Amino acid sequence: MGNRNSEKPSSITILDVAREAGVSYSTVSRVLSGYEFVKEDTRQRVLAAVQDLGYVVNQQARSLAGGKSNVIGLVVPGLDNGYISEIARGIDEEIVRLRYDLLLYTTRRDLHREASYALKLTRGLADGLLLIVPLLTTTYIQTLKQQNFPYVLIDQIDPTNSSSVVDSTNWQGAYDATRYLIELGHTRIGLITGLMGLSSAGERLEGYKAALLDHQISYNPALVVEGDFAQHNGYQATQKLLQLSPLPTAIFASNDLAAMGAVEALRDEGLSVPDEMSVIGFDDIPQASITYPRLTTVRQPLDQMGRIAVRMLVDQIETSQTTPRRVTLSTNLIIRDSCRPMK
Amino acid sequence: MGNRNSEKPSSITILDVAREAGVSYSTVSRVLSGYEFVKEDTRQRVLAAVQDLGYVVNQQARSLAGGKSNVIGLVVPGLDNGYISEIARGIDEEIVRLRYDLLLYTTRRDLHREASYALKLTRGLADGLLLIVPLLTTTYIQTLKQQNFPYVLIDQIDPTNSSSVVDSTNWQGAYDATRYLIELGHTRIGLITGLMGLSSAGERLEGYKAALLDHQISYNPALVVEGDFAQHNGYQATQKLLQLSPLPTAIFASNDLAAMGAVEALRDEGLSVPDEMSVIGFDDIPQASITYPRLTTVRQPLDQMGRIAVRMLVDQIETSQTTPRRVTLSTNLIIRDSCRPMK
DNA sequence: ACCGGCTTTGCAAGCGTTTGCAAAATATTA
DNA sequence: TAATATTTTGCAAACGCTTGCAAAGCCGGT
Repeated sequence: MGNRNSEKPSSITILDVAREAGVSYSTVSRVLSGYEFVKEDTRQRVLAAVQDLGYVVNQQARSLAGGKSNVIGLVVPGLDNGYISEIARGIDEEIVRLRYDLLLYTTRRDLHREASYALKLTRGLADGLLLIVPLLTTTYIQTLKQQNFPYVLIDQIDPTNSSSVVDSTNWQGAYDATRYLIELGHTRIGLITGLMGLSSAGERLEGYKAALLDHQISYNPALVVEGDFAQHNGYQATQKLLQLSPLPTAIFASNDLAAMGAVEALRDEGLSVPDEMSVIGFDDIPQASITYPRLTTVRQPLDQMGRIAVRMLVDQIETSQTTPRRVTLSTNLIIRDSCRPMK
Repeated sequence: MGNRNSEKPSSITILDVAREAGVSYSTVSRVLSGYEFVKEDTRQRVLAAVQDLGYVVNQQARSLAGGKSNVIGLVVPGLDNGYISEIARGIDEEIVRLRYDLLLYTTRRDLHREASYALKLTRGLADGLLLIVPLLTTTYIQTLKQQNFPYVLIDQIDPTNSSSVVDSTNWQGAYDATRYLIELGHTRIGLITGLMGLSSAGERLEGYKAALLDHQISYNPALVVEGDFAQHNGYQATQKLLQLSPLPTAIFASNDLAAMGAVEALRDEGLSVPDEMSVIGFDDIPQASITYPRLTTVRQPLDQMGRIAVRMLVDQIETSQTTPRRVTLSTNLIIRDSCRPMK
């Protein structure tokens, strides 16, 4: 018999409350879950008993019986960068507002972990799943889909177009950034791409190409170095770009972290930003505005994305309606101090 | 009758596995929880059935029956700063290693939320609690204590000395920082304190005072401005310090975020760091090494603190031994570019 | 005073596990 | 070979709640 870890003070259950209030336990349950047909007088007595006893509902039992956990699972690659934290902040705010709890899983970009977490969460632990830039190898997303389990992808599109998604105008943002540099007179613009397994990275690359094309600048693959969104990778990528001759006069990094790595590398090489090299980023993470020089970048409304994702997910959960929707928020060029016109 | 949200495909339970494997459900349960007295042959058949059916255990049911959720609750003020994320990263790594799940709550420094979360988590949702810099108004900590519920405080001490705690040598760190500045020849050293409701803030203030005293520099309250660990507060506090005359020649900010705010304010005032003003921080958050100038600071082993806290907590959970322990990790002065000797 | 309908309450079954206990199967010993 | 010890398995109860169903209470209208 499941006898509790004896130390724990025999917890007060709904039965204790029922006894105290002189009603049946079902009535207590109904009061607690806001059922309408309970006499006002009874309701008060129950509430009083709850107060007196300091009763708090046992979520596990509630979920088991009710089939709903009120927990949302969040699967992220890691916590260690402003990009994720910003999205997470938005998610968190909205989740609190909608009275859900947040179960957090980090994958370290490990596909296996991604899949096993996702699976685990579907079995009772969570009512829905939020996936931030998952490494989309459709296998487990497939499973979610089949099980009709609510989930929303953040900043990553599903090539089959059958998942709910929140993202932003990556293509347009990259186009704007590149055009801005072109308008400043730059023509040799280096690009540090993102992790090419992610759709956003591809879209940004395309936006870059399109802007060049529209301005009669021919696309030069030598100016493009593949990155992975990490800061030290931005550093290395920049070192590569610095071996080119002639040098590029501007660098478009596919995210702020990489841009910061670029600035660092340039500083280490004794090149001044923006005087000798313009640098533009993407995301507008909080640090972007406080580094030196303050980073010109393309703003993604990260917290908004998080918030909207939660709303979409909860909507799916509560209406049992899982037809895929896609919301694309628009990006914004934020001009600060890291770019300068060609002399 | 708790009939599931009809869409969800009737989930496979332990009973299905049992039928498939031709054994009783208890046997399946035992195989799954690693009970030793199961014939090897049987075990294999069960495992095979599990594979075939794609069975995944339902955590809710398991916790309800077994009295253990394998979830650890983490209560933090917010996600939006490197300090928390670093600790969280350590926590996360260790939690994964020990096969627990992480339920995350943010309090926004709201006492009421802190308390209600803590309570909620104790009722079945989690097996233990990790509290990062909680606003110690003992009421709910008291409850935890009484219920003998496992918890560990991170970077905050319990004045009554009856909680398990992981922190670092705040006093010594502040002493070292101040002494370093003094040895560089500074005597007018501004201090931006942390949120004084937190023990670390007080300890750092004391360390600062002690270092002055030991070097025959009299403590001047005008040089100390109360802060709250936030970056913009560091900015404002610095503006205040800049109204003093004569000006301080160095500023010790009680954390890196505030130090970064200080650097920003100084830059906005046209004062060069470190040439015209030295700035030293505390924490060594990841950004500290990538800002410009790179920040000299006192390193706290934040991720270590997280990791150790998890170990202490899990130890409490698994041994049902909740006698308070305290682990204090040592800090380290990290010299970078934001301080310079007095000319 | 009686009936029909709505509101309010209680009972019991069930959610998917774990685990004590006892029975069954097997191994060991004299 | 019988008796005993040991390993292996199954049954049933419990974990703390939700909820369908039916009984009970109450109302106004007749």
